[in-house]
Amino acid sequence: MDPHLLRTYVTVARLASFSEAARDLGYTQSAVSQHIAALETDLGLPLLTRRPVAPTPAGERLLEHAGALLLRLDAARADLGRFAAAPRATLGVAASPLALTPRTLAALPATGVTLRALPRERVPVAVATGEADAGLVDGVAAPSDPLRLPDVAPLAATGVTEEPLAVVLPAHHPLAARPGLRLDDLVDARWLDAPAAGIPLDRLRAVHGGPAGRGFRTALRYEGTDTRTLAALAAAGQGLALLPLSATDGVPGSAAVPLVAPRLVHRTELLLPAGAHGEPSGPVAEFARRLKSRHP
Amino acid sequence: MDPHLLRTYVTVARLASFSEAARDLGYTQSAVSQHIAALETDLGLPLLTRRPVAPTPAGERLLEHAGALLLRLDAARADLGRFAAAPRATLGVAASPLALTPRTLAALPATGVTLRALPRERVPVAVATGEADAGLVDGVAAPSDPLRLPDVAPLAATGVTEEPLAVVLPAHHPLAARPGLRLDDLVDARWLDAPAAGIPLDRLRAVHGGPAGRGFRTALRYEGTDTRTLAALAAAGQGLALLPLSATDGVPGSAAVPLVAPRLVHRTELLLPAGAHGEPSGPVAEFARRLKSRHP
DNA sequence: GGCGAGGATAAGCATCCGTGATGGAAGGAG
DNA sequence: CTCCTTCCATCACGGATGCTTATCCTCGCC
Repeated sequence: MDPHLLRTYVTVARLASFSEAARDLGYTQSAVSQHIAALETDLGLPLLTRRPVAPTPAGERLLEHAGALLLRLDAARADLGRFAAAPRATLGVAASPLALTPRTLAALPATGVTLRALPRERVPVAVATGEADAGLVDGVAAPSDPLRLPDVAPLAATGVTEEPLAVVLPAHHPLAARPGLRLDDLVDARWLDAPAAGIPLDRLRAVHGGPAGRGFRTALRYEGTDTRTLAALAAAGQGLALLPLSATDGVPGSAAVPLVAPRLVHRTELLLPAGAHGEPSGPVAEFARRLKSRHP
Repeated sequence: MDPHLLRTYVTVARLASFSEAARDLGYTQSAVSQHIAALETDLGLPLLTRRPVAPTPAGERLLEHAGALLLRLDAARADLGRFAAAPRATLGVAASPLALTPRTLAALPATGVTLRALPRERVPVAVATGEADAGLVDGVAAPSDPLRLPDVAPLAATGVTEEPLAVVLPAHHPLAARPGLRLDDLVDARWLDAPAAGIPLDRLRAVHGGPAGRGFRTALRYEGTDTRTLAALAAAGQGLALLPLSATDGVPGSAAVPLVAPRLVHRTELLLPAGAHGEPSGPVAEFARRLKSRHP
């Protein structure tokens, strides 16, 4: 199970074609064919159906493993590369949209910053593979609980902010006048499904757990990343949305009611490559220090 | 970064010797030397000091990555091997000591079972690499929260039992008469540090989190796996121990008081290789069904 | 200062890997 | 139905790779 073979395998599976994978990888079609054959004889299993080219059940399984393996391999290379590379003057930050709160934004240095918004699950990957020097992720958790992040590589996560969650609903909604809402009050409501812009509902179910959390009924699905749009959709009565309290301000026609039960908070964490062989003078360390220092 | 090279690297680092690593791997010393040289030129870094042979800081880092990588590689191979292998009639179960509750033991089939007790963190590894067909792990978590397990490979975890935690202390202890204890009541107490037999204190601190959790003062450290011995040590006044309530019975001179705050439970989970290409007739599926079915 | 242990280096040879050419099967157009 | 195109499998070959044997070099030790 040479990583080389695995790489061509995932490429073939992704492109559903030996020839295109060969072009993509800079090999000949013959080489790709031999790679796949080598993998299949090594494992003693057919991994792909030909014509059409598609993974077998075993091949699907291998795809999961191979993805994680190649990721970790890249992460290791990037991590070791940090030892050799000269310290850079710029700072690349990968962040999930809702992790960009006033507080995290204020901690960014004034110059030389590249900020990249990514889906939540890709932020740890970006930090691990060195695409970004630091990461900011958000998620829901019990108070002072760390987020559950996939451990693609040894990363150091430190909490940055915690703030209440709020349900966004139309201003004229009967529940809008309440001081606080319980999730149990809303089991029959229709939710906006906005995995990129809001809190993904499945994640909420996982944290909330238990029988009360089963079955969020979803109304509209919004695939963009803009929080204002999401709040506007909620204001328009398209469904309920769950957002950190600070992100609910100033959308006309909407009301935000804090979620009081279950006790959950919106948490953002700073992600750095673990080990911290960083000299304390670089822009990364500077950023981390500013984030940690002033705890209002 | 060929896995082959990584494997020899970790062997050299473990044995602190090129020649012994060569013997161990069935290579010549020359080959091992070339492997290390190849790795070092590839990464552009010295990984080992010679004479004595020891990893450099970068090498330490590589060790972490390499360990995880080789583990995942073994896991992938084992997982794919399950597709080809004939279904076996025996059942290998890896379990952490405290996961062996009456309930889990009762679910074991009558014949053909190999039960292996392992440290907590090795159970997922054993399941992933196919050393065991199923795993039972225990840990502390908030009620109905899943355990935090290292994801060495895609494993399916399902909750099996949840029960209260109890503080074990001498029967004559002033707190022994209380109906329940808060962890904050015990910040000044001395604890028994028993990572294998009891609840590891650092894990508790991680779950509990927050400022109140800092600083468990440890008294005696017990490296065995026997729960009765641990309770006996607590009865003898050597320190406090934390155990699932059901494991605290019948040790003379000891008293067990349930832990009421923070709200934590002792949870055991069943670990199976994800994907579940298992035919529903094997002993593994039978075991899983018996564990899940009767929820008293 | 000599010696021994252990790692580095050199040359040789088998194996492996990727290329180019060719074969063969499936699907589509007429 | 047949031809043709597309695409994967197979074969033969040349260059590169990897492991071995043999030898050298360097450090540590008495």
